Amino acid sequence: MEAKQLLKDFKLKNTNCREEVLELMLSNEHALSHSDIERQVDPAIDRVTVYRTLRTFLDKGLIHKVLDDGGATKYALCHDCSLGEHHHEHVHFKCNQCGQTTCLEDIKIPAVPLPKGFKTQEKNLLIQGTCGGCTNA
Amino acid sequence: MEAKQLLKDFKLKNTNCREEVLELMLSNEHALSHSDIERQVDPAIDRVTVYRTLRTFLDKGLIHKVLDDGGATKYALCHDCSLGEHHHEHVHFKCNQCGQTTCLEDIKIPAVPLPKGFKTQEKNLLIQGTCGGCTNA
DNA sequence: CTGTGTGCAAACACTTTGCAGGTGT
DNA sequence: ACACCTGCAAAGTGTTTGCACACAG
Repeated sequence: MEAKQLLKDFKLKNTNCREEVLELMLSNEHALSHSDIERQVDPAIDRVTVYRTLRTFLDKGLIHKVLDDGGATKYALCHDCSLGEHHHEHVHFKCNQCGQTTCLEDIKIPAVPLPKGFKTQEKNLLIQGTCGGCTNA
Repeated sequence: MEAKQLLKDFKLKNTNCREEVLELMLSNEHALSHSDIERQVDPAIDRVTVYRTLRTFLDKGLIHKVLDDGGATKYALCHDCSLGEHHHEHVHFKCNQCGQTTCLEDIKIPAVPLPKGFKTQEKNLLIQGTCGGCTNA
C-alpha cells in the first residue's frame, strides 16, 4: 500500500483510480502509455479519468513524460525525485523488438555544449535498439 | 529548383506535392510537422497526400523524424546524409517560447555506455529550453 | 459541507487505409 | 502502357472539454 502513502505525501486525494494507476507504475519498471494503463486497471475506470489522473501526477511531479518515436505519450515514475526537485536527466531506452521503454536511471545524459543564446531547461535522450532480454532471445 | 534534382537523385517521380514539400523543407531551417507543411503548400494538395509524401521521403532517407514532446511528429531534411548512409546523430533543440525545433547539425550526441546486452540502433537527443532568438527578444 | 474527482457524451486532432481515377516516365 | 501518385471518403487511435453527479476530507 505504498501508493496510498505516496498520494498522501503529494497531498492528493485517495481515489480508486489514482491508487490503481500509481500501484501499476510502482510495480512496473517500464514506461507506460495511457492505453497500457487502461488495459491493466479495473475496466470500470473511465478512459478520461485515467488521462486526468496522468495529468495530475505530471503536474504534481510524481511522474515524468518519456519521449517516444511515435503514437502515444509514455509516462514513468520519478523514482529519485523528491517533492520539489526534479532531476530525471537519465537516458531512456526503447527496444524495437519488444516495444518496451525502460528508464536507465543510472545513466545520466552527458552535458552538451549549445550555441550561445540557447538555454537548457530540459533534456531527453532516447536510445532505440535491442534490449538485454531480446538480445538473448 | 534544387528540389527537382533531389527527387531525381532519389529516384522519385517528380510531382507537384513532392516538389512543394521538399522545397519547403529546403528553405526552412526548422523541423516541420505535417500541419506546418499543410498550412504552407498549395491548398489543393490533399492532407493525405502530404502524409504519404512524408512517409515516402522517410523511407527513401531524404528526411528524418525529429522527436517532439507531444502532439505531432516533426520531420527535417537529412542534410548530411548521402543516399545510403545515415548519420544524423545530431542534437535537436526545441524552444519552449516559439515552439520551433532546430537541428543542431554541428553538435553530435555523445556516446553513452549502456548495460550489457543492450544494442544501440538509433539515438535521439532533444533539448528543450529557450533558443537564441527568444533569449534576446 | 465543499471542493475536487469521476463518468458519460461529444468533439477535436493526428494518422492510416481502400478505392477509383489521373499522371510521370 | 504501366506502375505509381493523387484525391476523396471513411475509419482508427490518441486526447481534450463540458456538464451533472458522487465522494474524500
